[in-house]
Amino acid sequence: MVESSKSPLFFVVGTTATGKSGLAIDVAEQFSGCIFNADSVQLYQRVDIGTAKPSPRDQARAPHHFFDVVEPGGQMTAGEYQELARKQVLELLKSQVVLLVGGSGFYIQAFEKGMMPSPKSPPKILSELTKQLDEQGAQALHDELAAKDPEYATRVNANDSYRVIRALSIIRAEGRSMTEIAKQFEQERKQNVFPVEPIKIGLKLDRELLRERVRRRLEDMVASGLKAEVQSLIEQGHRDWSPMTSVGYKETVQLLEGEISESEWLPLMETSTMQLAKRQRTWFQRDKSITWFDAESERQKAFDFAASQIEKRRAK
RNA sequence: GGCUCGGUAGCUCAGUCGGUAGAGCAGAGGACUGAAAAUCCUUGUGUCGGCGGUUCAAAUCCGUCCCGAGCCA
Repeated sequence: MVESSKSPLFFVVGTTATGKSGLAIDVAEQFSGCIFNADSVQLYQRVDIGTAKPSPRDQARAPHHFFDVVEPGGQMTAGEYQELARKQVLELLKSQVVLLVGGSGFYIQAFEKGMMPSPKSPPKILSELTKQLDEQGAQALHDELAAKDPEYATRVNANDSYRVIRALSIIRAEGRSMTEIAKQFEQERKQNVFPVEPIKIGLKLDRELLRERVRRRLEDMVASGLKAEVQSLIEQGHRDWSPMTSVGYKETVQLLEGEISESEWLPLMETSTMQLAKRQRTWFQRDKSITWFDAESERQKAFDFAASQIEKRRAK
């Protein structure tokens, strides 16, 4: 059941480096609200500099929740996020405004719409399938999927081994296909959406202005010791930990391993960040319920919009 | 000054026996249900350094000039 609670729930979304956190903290500070993380990498401890995690000073301005909840070497899936985050946000909403902030569209969708009842793939099945991929190639796996779940197979490219393997692992683990599970989920859609309807605020920014911000932020990260952060994670055996494949981290690993030079480092991180921003833009533009503001010229307007929404609820 | 090697897409470079050019990266667009800051898909007209010449036809052969790198003086 979708309802509006007295304390509103906001989603603050948009591409990286548009100032989502800053806006959310301003609102939270003004209205005694809190920030709730919706960034798939800021969930992890020890990846601080490269993820532009809110600084201790930011965190002192408003309560921050669900950052640093996974230890080095650990992992959290979108499904686990959704389960844990929903519980906590529901609890927080009883007493305060919650601003869910992040750029991870998939995680935010999982939070809002829920996830299909198909658990994490068992590691044993995953390793079998990975082995099969090495031996027989991507096409053979896709052929197998086409035989067992033709509908999903048409939607997934054979080269997207990651998705092909996931779909096959579901069939092997549960004896049901993605398509069947998805159909059932679709029927139960209404029961799966988060019970509080969010107010969605999107921040956007002209590409060239974004590029400048990204560049500046990367320079700050480098100056703040990004290289040392990555170095120490590698030394402690976390070279292959999943956050290490994220933007900024993978390039720094390459630098430390001598694959790229110091002069290539920043430009490569800039490119990856801009490519990430493009994917985020593509994801969020599909959601027609987002109210967009220009991060540069409409910052105040965005704040006022949030403020008026809060006051409206409180007047009731 | 002489010799050598290069000059082809924004970048790095392929281009066979002459038949007006194609990869990777970047860029642009898109997908996305348990690793998502990940993964994947679509998208390539550019004075082939300039000017002449040979030829039915030149990025390709010849001449000449310009630019870069190297070697010898």
